[in-house]
Amino acid sequence: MKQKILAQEFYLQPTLKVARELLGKILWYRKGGKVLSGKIVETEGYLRNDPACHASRGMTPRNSVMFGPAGHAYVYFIYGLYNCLNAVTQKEGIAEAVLIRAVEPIEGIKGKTNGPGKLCREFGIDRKLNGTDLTQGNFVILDSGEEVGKIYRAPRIGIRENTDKLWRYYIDSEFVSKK
DNA sequence: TTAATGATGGGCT
DNA sequence: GCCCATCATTAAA
Repeated sequence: MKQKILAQEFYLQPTLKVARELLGKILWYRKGGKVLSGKIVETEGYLRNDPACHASRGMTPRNSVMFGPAGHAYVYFIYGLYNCLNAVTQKEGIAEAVLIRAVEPIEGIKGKTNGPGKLCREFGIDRKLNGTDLTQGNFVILDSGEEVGKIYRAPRIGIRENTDKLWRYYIDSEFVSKK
């Protein structure tokens, strides 16, 4: 099985397409000699002009990474306890991103990763990784070359606006946070 | 079984 | 001061 780092061009595709295409890809993080990895099984798209998107009301110190180049990690802290991981899409100045909601453990993971806060806890992802380039280095997303089966779509979780949009995507896995 | 709630703190309409 | 792209625990049924 050939594994290859996803290039920046991948993240320049339409955001909702990136959200679908990230399913089955591998989140890979080398942390001090140890490798943590997992297959992405659930994502959500967040678009410019989408009221549920952090960047919809303009740039702030927190969301500025979303306005930067594609293929970088946007990590934010929420509810006083948890971090969430996004992959920034679109060129600089266009703030869109894909939230990684759940992964299936492959390597180095001890606990459950069936939720955005939980997967960040298990991977040890925090705001120090905010702005990291996901196309090179120790924290990347790999194309596994694996075929993905049926892709399901559903409303996004935990938001108040635009709840009628089916911009959450997932594949068959026991690690999907909610069906 | 499902539904409601408390924890906890940074960002900001 | 209020809101929040969550989770674990408790309460209700």
